[in-house]
Amino acid sequence: MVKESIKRDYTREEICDILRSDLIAGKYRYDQPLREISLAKRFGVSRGPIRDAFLKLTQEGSLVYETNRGVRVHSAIADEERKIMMNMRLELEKYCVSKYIEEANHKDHGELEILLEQFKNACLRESLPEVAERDLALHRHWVTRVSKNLELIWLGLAVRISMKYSRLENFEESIGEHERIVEAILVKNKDGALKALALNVI
Amino acid sequence: MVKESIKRDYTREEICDILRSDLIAGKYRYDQPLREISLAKRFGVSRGPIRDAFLKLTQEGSLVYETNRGVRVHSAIADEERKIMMNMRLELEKYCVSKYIEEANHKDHGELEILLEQFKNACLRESLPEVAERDLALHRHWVTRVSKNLELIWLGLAVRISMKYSRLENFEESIGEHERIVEAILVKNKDGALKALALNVI
DNA sequence: ACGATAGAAATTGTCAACAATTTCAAATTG
DNA sequence: CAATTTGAAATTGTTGACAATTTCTATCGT
Repeated sequence: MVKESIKRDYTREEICDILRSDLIAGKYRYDQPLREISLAKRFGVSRGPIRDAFLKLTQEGSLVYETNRGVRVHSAIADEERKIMMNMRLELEKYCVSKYIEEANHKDHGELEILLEQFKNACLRESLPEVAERDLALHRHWVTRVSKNLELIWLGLAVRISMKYSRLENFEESIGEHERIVEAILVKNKDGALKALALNVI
Repeated sequence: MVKESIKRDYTREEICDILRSDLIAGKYRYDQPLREISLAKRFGVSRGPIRDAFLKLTQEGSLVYETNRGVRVHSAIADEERKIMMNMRLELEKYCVSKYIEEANHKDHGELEILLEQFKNACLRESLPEVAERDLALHRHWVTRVSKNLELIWLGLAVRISMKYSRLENFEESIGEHERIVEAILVKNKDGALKALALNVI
């Protein structure tokens, strides 16, 4: 990414988002500690903003914090818990997609199509980290458009689920699944959208 | 509380927990800003740990952060979203209670009985803030015993739901509901526990 | 009296220094 | 040689200072 080569200062939020992508993409091993100083150097800031980002990611569940020992990547989630979380995520997204279909305007639809396009491009490039990131960005779109409250809950679920295994192996199938969801949303076919969503999230 | 009169330094976590209780108890108005300096003085620490606590509570959803403007109490949640969250919370707790019944040992049962007792005392004293706090502590017990992962998700849901209205008005009924849950758990009556839970959470 | 403006006050953002703690490796002892 | 101790290095925890920004207030002009 070009972003990283241009040396400028990053904000808390940007640092948090970048680290989250890295975590989802699997750039760090399970249980690997993340050091404040090295990341501070990488982002060109002091340790303060890094600590802020750590706290946020800890609260989301992708990092674990221990007193006087800093943070490390959260260990793998148990299969059973993963199922519970996926179910919660599905129920949450179903509500959001229903609402989204009722409320979304022309501009939203435009953004949605762009996000789908970016997801498809990432799939075609077969870059797993990018695919994971674009997948989340697409789903996040209809969640955040509907409710900032639910977005927080959703983020915690989605990040944790995605970390387990980036099970987005079959890119072609994944493209098809998402195309069906977006298409149904655009023509306001609520029933079809929810069915397509269920097939994708579970 | 005696805790506050003894002047000593608080840790991040303690500050976070105390502020969370205050928020649930309704000590602050909706949209009221929280100032770093005044809280730093109150807890006898510098602004750093206060900022840490703010970030955690923001992530949980009880506070809202705006750049260069600090945090304020999150405005009331919409009824429809509240329903969705309550449903998610119920599903999550049902799973945890089932697991808890299978896994809990003698020591856990002892803690559970203590927490129930404390809840009942708070009810008898008719102190709404205390009741809200003890209610959360009791439910939190079986969640955290089962999964640290799910606890994070649960906390975000429970705090946000509790803030809307502390609907714990009928103390006697509330005591009965919780007694039935705990009793069923102790005799490992899974079906009864889940039914009692559903009546309480919804 | 009313609105705009400039300056003061209050508040948040960031940093670098220092204290406290943990980690690691070399030296010591049985 | 294994287990323990000791001390140095690395890392986190906390603080106070200063910069940047927002908010408040008093002044000014119409």
